[in-house]
Amino acid sequence: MLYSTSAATSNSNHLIAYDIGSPKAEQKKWLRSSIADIAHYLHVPVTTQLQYDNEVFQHIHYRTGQRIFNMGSSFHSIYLINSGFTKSVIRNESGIEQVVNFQMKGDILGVDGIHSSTHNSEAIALTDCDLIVLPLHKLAELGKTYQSFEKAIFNIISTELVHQQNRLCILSARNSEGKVADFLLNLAGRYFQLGYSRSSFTLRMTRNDIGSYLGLTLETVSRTLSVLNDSGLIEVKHRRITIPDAQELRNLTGCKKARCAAE
Amino acid sequence: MLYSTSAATSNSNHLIAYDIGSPKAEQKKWLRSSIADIAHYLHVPVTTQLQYDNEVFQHIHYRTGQRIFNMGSSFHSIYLINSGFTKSVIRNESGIEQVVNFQMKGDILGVDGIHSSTHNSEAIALTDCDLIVLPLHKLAELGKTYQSFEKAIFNIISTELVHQQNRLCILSARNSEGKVADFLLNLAGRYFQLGYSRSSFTLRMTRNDIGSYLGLTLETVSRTLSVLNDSGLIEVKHRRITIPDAQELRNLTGCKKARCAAE
DNA sequence: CGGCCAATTGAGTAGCTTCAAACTTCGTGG
DNA sequence: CCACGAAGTTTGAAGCTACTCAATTGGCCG
Repeated sequence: MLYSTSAATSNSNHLIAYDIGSPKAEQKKWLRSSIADIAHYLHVPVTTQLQYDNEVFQHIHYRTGQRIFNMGSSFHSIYLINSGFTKSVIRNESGIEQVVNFQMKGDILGVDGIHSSTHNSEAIALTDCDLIVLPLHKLAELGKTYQSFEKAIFNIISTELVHQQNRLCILSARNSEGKVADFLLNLAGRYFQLGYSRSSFTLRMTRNDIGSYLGLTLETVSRTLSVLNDSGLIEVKHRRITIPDAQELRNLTGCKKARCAAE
Repeated sequence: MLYSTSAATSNSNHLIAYDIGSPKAEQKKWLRSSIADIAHYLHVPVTTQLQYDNEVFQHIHYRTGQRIFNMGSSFHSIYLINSGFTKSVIRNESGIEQVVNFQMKGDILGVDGIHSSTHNSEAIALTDCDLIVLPLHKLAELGKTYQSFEKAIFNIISTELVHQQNRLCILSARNSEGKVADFLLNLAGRYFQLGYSRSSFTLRMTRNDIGSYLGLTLETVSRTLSVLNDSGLIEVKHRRITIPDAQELRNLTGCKKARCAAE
């Protein structure tokens, strides 16, 4: 399984979560993480000094479909995903969802709230989730104590920005096949980084979500997946995706316009 | 004029730039700005303590068409626009430009470089520009000394993120008229904030740039402008745009899809 | 004035959307 | 455990938006 209901059962080597409540293993529900744990996730080098900091961070669980925070609600913390999948969406006046991003283990949620202290998007659990709550003021304090932590905070926000910028390029410069291929390869890469198979995985979101994310309709996503399936580039069985040859698929992700190839 | 070749001739009440070199007014070319000046721009409350901080920030001039920084070049500073217009673009493998954003007075340039210490985009001067160089390490130090400055740095990056997220919504959920209308209203609003007319202004970028920014071809941008012109919603004379009634134009910026209206 | 780049306008078309119907999957409750 | 309904997915056919290619006009600078 890609995610577990309790972080304690996860085979992650990034996070050594430990419960501070009841000693019974059965009740390992609400965990806390040390700063060293967080540092691992944020790719901050763990100094000995940092290892003995006894500040802790609280976990929160969410069930599939639950809303983690609302658009417009006041912002205090960002969330680090310890297990599970989420999506963040912006809802327009008519209530239509626009998917902004999908998050998985190790990703950060709620960064856009830092601006204006109000969440600019809404986060929804696509599976049961275990999130680590990182209050911004706590992080900022840490940044003052540990030099490398400060850089990490900047990085969190900036990484999100770079991701969205690159998405813009894909949205406006690629056709449906390019978009879908890029999306799948991206997911495959992230699974791989987490130690899972890069050639076979399960989609946790609907075709509608994918379409919203890629600027396509759900029908076009479905059709494109079928086309890729028929041409042998991928294998689609419902939400199960298999990519036999990533390189071949990558050839599709070029620029759609003839003008591009010319130059 | 919307911009001036020297900040000293600008009628800005935000920045009191002063030259530290030759006393001759003719040579007011390379200016420096105090922290209080920067604080004004970043909407940081100016404390007396801050007012007497004698740290200074260097200015740089660029001429129309000059490149301010390259994609992939190493990152050290962000740039605050004191006067002039710029665009930031991402160049793909084929060398095709994808416009990421347009910047004007008071906007920040180069934020995406914070991630990975390498510029993720390339900035080009659309007019002659006067930029204030803000080395990130200097800003970070200021953040430690002045509490409110720290928040400002987070805000700079986060604001950029929120902007890009909202753009994604527009790109994938609106038709060409909606995109163009939104673009013009956005520009009008920014001009207004700077004390210029919100109903009449000059575009500093080509139709190609606008198209790239909005995910359209230059022909579609031109056609859409013509349609809006013919319907009396705007007046287009080359790069001069007049908006007689902003509210009417705003009605176009709704969601393109019939499904949206239904719900 | 000529050359160059930007912008406009036209005609034809590819690609995505829309609407519609059938099918699959999954969760819930009898 | 099976039946049912709701939600998600697939596939088809028709239509329309925005793209492509092409030709012309307009503005700017040496």
